[in-house]
Amino acid sequence: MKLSHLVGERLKETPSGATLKSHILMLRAGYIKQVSAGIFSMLPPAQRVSEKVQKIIREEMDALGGQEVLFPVVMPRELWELSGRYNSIQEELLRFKDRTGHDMLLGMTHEEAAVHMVMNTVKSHEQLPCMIYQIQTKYRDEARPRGGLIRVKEFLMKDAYSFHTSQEDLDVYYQKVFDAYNRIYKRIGLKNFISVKSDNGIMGGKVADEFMLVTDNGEDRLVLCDKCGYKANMEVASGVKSSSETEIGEEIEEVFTGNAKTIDEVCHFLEISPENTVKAVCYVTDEDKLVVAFLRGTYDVNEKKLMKICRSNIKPADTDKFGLVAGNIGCVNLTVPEDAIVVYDTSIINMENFVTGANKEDYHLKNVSASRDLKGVTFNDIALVQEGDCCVNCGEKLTLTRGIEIGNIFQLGTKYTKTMGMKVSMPDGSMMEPIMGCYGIGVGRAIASIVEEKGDEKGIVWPMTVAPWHVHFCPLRLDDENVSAVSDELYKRMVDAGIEVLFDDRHVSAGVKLTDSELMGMPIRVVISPKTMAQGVAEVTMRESGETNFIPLSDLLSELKAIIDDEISEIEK
RNA sequence: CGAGAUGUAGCGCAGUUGGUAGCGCGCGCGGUUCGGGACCGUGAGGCCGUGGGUUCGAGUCCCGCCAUCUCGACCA
Repeated sequence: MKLSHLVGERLKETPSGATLKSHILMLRAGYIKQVSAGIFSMLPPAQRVSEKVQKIIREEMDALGGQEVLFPVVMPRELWELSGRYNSIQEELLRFKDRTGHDMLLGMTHEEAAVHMVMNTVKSHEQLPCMIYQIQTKYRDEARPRGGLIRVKEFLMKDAYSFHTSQEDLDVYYQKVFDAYNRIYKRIGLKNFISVKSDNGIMGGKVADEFMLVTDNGEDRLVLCDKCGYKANMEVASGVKSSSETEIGEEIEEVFTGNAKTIDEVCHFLEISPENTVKAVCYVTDEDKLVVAFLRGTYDVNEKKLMKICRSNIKPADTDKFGLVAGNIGCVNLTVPEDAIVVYDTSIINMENFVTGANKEDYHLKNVSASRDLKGVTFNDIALVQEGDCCVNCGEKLTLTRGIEIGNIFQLGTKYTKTMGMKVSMPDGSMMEPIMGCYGIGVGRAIASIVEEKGDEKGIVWPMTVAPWHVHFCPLRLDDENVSAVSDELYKRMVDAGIEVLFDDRHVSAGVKLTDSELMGMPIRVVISPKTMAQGVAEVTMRESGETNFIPLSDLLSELKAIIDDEISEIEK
């Protein structure tokens, strides 16, 4: 490819509005162009990267026995009503009417389409397990897209669906996909990625893992144990909470606290530490049942965990409606409706002599003791893990970090096969609903993650396996007839030799060419100029290490091929 | 969906008490340069987000809307 004719431009300045490294670099280097919030066009270099990432994904999926298919982007309402998701999913599912007035939708995922494809086609246990996958555009009407390609409305995704006749079979297959995912991320050149246990929603399913690029810029919070390897998304993470040291003391005493309502205010008023308080957080369920959660004052509610206990979505409650005194709610002598759910966090178990609301305007209770005053109470873990908590497995201090989700896999169970009525016949003549697994990778997000991880102050750094071109060929002084002639000749020979090369054939200054090459991020840069030609060499510089070697022109092609092959096998080994 | 911010040339930005729009980069042409975003000359390029209002006159003041970004909520 000749750079003079490559569609797209390199920008000297950071486009306004871009704050994330991958977003800035991909805009500046001419890889993506925003069309609307969360909707991007991919320019030729980005499309080339995408094709290479897809190729690696296909190889790994095919190696698992996966069969590539293509589901439709547009689906009719009826298909999604079978699973119940037409109604259970809210704004994120984009709905519209076709010309006949029929309700249609844009696919945001394809479980329904997958089951639709195999039901009545896969009829016998003899055909299972099977896995089908596609790489296709998804549309999710995100409330707030952000971070360039990190969170978008429209994106290319590989999604795979497997069908099994037993949980054991799914377990084995699930592990194979897990391993394949690790290979995929490694092969596209990522290093700093991990898998974490994740939430699978209140819809059920036992196992779910997310693959995360570890970065401070990530949207997801992660909890890691450096000692035993425990890794979990904050949504599901558990920790051992530090215990308080105090002993049981005097009788409960009611104290006037007036306008002090928040933990901070009460602590300030009574001159105590938040460690020695128990706070209440109130929610209502979908059925408008009151939920009161008690936690140590220093902890926050993990709403995902609480939802599982309540078996319902929850949202903040209007406490007045339930006769509760906001700011003075406490875990002793609490009066709530009969159907209310009261949950005590494990952070309270060992607390003695703490302060909690008196369930009475302007008053709190002090000297409350969990062992004495909360007898018979069941404690549940409903708190967000925080700095200082310890690993539930080994007791080591947990590390909190952030990550970008680059893939997820989970065991779906029979939710879709049941609701849609897919059955296969078993050896004993009975019928069963196959157990499903599903497995996703966002292609665009994976690409942005590579830029995020490897990009430096000069620009993008592509791994050899996914670089749009292997070589960025920068002849300097193209006004020199000799350089010009040799450049054309070298370019032809590189192309003929199967080397993917971007040829900067522009008559611009050396600075422009060199900075552009660094911005665009090809792994190898080849420079020739009157100076190098006088010595019969080319200057070969590696983008990532900055290392430069002078290679005799006669050896250039074979040398480049060797570097390319070495780099690829190094990444994939 | 809540809070905040921003919309002026392809990109980054300036535009004073209201007087009919400018700078840098980029782009075209001519010339001089030439290994780290060269220089001189010259040109093209604008519904000032949008609709209304105030005014003799609005990029500028007022109201509505839209779009985009950031933080949060949400994220099968």
